Amino acid sequence: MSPSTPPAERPQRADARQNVEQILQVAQDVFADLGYQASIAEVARRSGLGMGTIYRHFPNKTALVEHIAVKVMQESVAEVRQALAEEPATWTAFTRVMRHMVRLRSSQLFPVSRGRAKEPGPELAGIRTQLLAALEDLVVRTQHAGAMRDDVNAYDIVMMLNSIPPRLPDAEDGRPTADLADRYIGVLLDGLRAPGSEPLSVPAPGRREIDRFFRTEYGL
Amino acid sequence: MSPSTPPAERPQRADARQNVEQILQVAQDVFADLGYQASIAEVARRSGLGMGTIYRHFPNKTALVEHIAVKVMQESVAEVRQALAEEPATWTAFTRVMRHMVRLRSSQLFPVSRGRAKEPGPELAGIRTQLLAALEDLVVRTQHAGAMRDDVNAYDIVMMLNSIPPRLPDAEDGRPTADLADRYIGVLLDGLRAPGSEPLSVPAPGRREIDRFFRTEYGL
Amino acid sequence: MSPSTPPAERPQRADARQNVEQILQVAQDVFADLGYQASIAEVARRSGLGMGTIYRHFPNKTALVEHIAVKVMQESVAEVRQALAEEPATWTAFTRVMRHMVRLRSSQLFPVSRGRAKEPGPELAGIRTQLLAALEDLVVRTQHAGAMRDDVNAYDIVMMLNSIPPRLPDAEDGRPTADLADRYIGVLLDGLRAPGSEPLSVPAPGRREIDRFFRTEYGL
Amino acid sequence: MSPSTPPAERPQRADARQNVEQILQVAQDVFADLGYQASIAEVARRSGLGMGTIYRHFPNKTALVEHIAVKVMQESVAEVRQALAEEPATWTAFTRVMRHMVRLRSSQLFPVSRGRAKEPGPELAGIRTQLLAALEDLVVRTQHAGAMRDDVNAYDIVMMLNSIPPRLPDAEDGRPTADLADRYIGVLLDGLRAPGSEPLSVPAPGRREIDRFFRTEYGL
DNA sequence: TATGAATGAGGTTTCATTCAT
DNA sequence: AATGAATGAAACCTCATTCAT
Repeated sequence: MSPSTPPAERPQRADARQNVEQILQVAQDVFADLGYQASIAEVARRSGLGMGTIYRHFPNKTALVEHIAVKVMQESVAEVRQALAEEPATWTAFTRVMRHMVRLRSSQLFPVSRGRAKEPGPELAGIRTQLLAALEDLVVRTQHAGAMRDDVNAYDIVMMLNSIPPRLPDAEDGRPTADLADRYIGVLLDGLRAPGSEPLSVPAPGRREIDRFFRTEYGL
Repeated sequence: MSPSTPPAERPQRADARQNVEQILQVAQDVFADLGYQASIAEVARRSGLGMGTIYRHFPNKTALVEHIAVKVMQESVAEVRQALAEEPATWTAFTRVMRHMVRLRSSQLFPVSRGRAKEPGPELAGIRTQLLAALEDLVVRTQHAGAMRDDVNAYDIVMMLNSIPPRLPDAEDGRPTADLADRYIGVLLDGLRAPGSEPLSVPAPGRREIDRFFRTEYGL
Repeated sequence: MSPSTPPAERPQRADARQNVEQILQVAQDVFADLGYQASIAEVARRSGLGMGTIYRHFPNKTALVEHIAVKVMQESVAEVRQALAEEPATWTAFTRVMRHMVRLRSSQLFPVSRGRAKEPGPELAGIRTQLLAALEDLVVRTQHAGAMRDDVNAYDIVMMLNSIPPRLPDAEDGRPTADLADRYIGVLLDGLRAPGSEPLSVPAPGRREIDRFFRTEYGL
Repeated sequence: MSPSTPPAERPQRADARQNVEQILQVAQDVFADLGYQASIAEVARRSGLGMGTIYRHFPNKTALVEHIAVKVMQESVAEVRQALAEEPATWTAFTRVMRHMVRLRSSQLFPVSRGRAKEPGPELAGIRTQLLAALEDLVVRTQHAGAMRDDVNAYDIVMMLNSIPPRLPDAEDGRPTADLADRYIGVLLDGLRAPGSEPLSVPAPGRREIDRFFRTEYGL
């Protein structure tokens, strides 16, 4: 694309990086709009790139999806750390994180693809571990402060977040639809407030369940 | 109950009727396991039938899915009415219905199929209306009794319930997995208890939003 | 169907024969309406019989089609003989036969099924030979009487007859469509009148070509 | 010429354009050999391309068939105009056109597919109208010159031409078969010469009948 | 014997992935 | 390095044929 720019040591690294960013962004939108079954051709069309360019950067569709997931999780980890650092009250930090994550969930939806069973790549496994650890920290602190019911754990939080409905697409007449996730996160937070009164009869999940959940629900 | 079968001039052969039941049962399982993108061939394989047999009873995949949805909703309507009739306290009736529906949802999952846009058939539209009306009745009564926060409506309930993740498949080692939905429904119920403290800033959804939700999320 | 009628020596032979007649009649109609690709199920539906009953009488679809063809050809042979016996002028006999056959062709159409290559059964081969011989007789006599151009033969006649367009189905509004075959047979007959003026540059076909024609055009 | 290809933003790749040509050519042959029910897989096999390539250029089988029909009709329209321009005698122009069209018909046969009922696309409808108008012109002029019987019209001509049987496939031993259509067009032309003596008792067809003919006979 | 339910091969169509340009 | 044309496996669906009732 830019064969005439010799000075840089590794030539068109800038273009390439830009392409990767754009592919990831467009792919998020496409998958949010059409679900995981959206075709790569659609991603190519919307990004103005050729399909070959996408495959140059991501060996296959799964890899593209994993990259999106990694990116979203990285942002979430950052947000957890920042909230803990900035907010004086743990409950406030917790709600802030929750609202952040649900916004990610609803606007940059993980593509749904039940039934695919591959092991996630090491990068994804790593960031997932980090995110769970960060959330664990946040949850435990909030509970120690007496602000959150004691019978839930960080794994519960992740799964509950994923039970917030994804954002509705806009109406046919073009009027934008309000993001209902902002409603349901409120209900959820109230339910998590200490002390809980409805019994949680089933034992809490662990890492194993989280991994199975992501694998069956998102193919990740 | 049987939208695609004609008015039954002769009472269907016994084995044929059995097959229909079995197809519906197996299809529920398959779609729960693999999502909507599971192939009809897979349903045929698991039910020990030929694909042609499935297509004899359901003209296409969509019809099969709708049939399952109708069946599940019919059971839910019945449960709402029964709970209202049997339970003295509206809150108890409400929790009973919620636990029932989430169990349906998690064990007999609606197939996920984002991005498909057909209008639902008349039978499905009808039972959906019935279910919404029954839930409306239940919710309003519970709110009048002062047991549920006033800023949610029946449409909220439907959307939240339908977003609770389906039951996790059993582990590879065969150990059965507890149905975590039973945990989250508890948190959700606590969040719905009167009075809510977290504000629900976004306006409540209406029938239009419900329909769009089902269409985009389930293709129904 | 009639297990209570014992007197006849071979029991329901009458029913069976009736069924065969009805199947042939209905199948002719169905194939004329929908073409050869009409399903056996459609024939069963219109005749009020089960598919099994049809397969009891005809081992497969091809056999059913062959039976129709044999029946039509038998009628044609009879007509040729009768015309020769009854009409004093050969040209009159010839036109009578032509109008008869084209009516068969247009109203009880052979099913079209190009590309199938099986050898016709002996019964069909036999009646075809008979029909060709009868037409040969008719054509030669007409030519000897000086009424028909000399550069055509009976094989030409068969192929030309098959170039008369099939009857159009009735219009959607139900108004019946006139049988245009009655127009085109007139043009054809004028073209066959002696003497011809347009040269027929290609050599006349023989039995071999007729057989290939029926095989490729009708699968017979 | 290319109903399904977009306005060609970039001039199609050379090999791609070649492929389109080849697909059309091979498809004509295949449909001529095996009829409309020939599979796309067969077209792919004979053209040495993958099935997907065919579907890249034609969205479905019907589109491919329509494309062929449009091409053939375009050639016919051109021939009519050229004959009228070049031939001094209208009858000569007429016979030239007839021989041209029957050769098209017999060698590049429209696929037969009775019973399918879709409306033809706008491009096909347009060229069909053009062809009918051109023939109307030719026929009327020939009749005014006193060379053709007055009781037929352009619609008759089209129906007769389209019913002439397609060229026989070559014999198994490889010997090529003469195109018998060249014989029958001679007889037909003699039959169309003025004055006709056999009465045409049925009224002439109109555009409505032509359209119904194409729809039922070719699915076009 | 008659019925119509069940079967499964085969046809159309889609799309992840490869590869010539 | 980028493009998008080509590939072919796999999905949906139809129907000739078989076979249990």
